Amino acid sequence: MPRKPAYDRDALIAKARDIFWRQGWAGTSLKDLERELGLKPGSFYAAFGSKDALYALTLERYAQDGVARLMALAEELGPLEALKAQPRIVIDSAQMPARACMLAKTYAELQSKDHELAEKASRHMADMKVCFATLFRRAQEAGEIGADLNPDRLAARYQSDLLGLRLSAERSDVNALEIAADIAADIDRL
Amino acid sequence: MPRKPAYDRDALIAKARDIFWRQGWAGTSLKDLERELGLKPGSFYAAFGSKDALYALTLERYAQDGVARLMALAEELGPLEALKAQPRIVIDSAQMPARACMLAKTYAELQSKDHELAEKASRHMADMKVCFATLFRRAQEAGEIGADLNPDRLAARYQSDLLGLRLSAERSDVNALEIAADIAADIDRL
DNA sequence: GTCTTTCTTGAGTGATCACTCAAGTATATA
DNA sequence: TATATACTTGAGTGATCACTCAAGAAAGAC
Repeated sequence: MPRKPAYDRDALIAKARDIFWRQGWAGTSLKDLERELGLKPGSFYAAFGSKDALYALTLERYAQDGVARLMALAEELGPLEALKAQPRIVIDSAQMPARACMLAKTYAELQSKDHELAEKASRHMADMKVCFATLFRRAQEAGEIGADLNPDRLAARYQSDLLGLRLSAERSDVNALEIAADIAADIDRL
Repeated sequence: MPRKPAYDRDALIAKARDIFWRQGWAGTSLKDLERELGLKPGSFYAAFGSKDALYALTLERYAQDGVARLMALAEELGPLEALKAQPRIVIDSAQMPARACMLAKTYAELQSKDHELAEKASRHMADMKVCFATLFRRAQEAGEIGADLNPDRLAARYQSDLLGLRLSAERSDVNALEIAADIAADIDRL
């Protein structure tokens, strides 16, 4: 049979994710992708089909990694400590291409056009919210937070706080670490 | 002397602001603007110079209106009550073109390219933060919140919360009114 | 009415967009 | 080695981008 591709598909998706994450959908041209991924147009389209198809793949990857990271953290620290640690972690990682959430950026950019990618981003955010709610519920079952609290409502507020934090963390005039600490402190008071 | 323009410049800027606010910078083409504003290319460029120049005007207008509205509210309700009312107000207004903050959307979209408009948006957000800090300081001087609290830090957290809330309010699977109520409740506990 | 000045019009600019495709190249099987 | 089967290449597609400009239309000054 014939030759194999000269590239590592997974590595290309990860690299594309970082570019889209940083520059957004309209802000990333095929030329950008071809240059950064080292693919000529023909190879690009043979491998991924279209810019939007690759973007969808990177969204998927981004969302899966996010859920997996949080769940691993919860396994290690327990649900409430994971939720308290998460704010600092998401703005900390120096190797991240951007602090703001890629799902939120995608949704904000494309929602007004009813773009398919905005809907995908929205679904991934909903998944993440379910994830948060699960951890709050587990913390409640463990008696770590008040029994009268609504885990779904806590999750919605928590996710909202994280989105704001991560957007704020992009700014040079904001001390994001303080905000992260305050969010964690709020959880302690539940 | 010669004829006057057939349009109301201020009204055009307001209309352009709504389009940019909803669709973003890259998402709004000159054709969009010409159609919605009722201007042919020549008139558009005679009136505003460029797409970016008009965008800058709309950012200015947006930021000024935001500060003015909050300050008027503080005049009416007092500083702390204004801060408590603001979350519900910014997601309430049914006539707004979008719930998310236009400054935040602009910054998120254009920051990675070091675009001049991202810097302008950032400056306007910093102005808004100063505005929040002023109100927290006044509330503190009036003894409405703890004397040990740092108004600047409170303002940064508050702004972050508002950004998250307004982004969340764009989503159909989120009850933004609950989040707004929870943010207001947090202020009551200060 | 006539002139002057500005506004309006819309076809047209080069650049860039996402994307295509035919030709060339490399590799696993036979 | 011969053949079959992809993968790679890069010039080229039409569409759309922000923007220009010359010509025509309109309105105050006289």
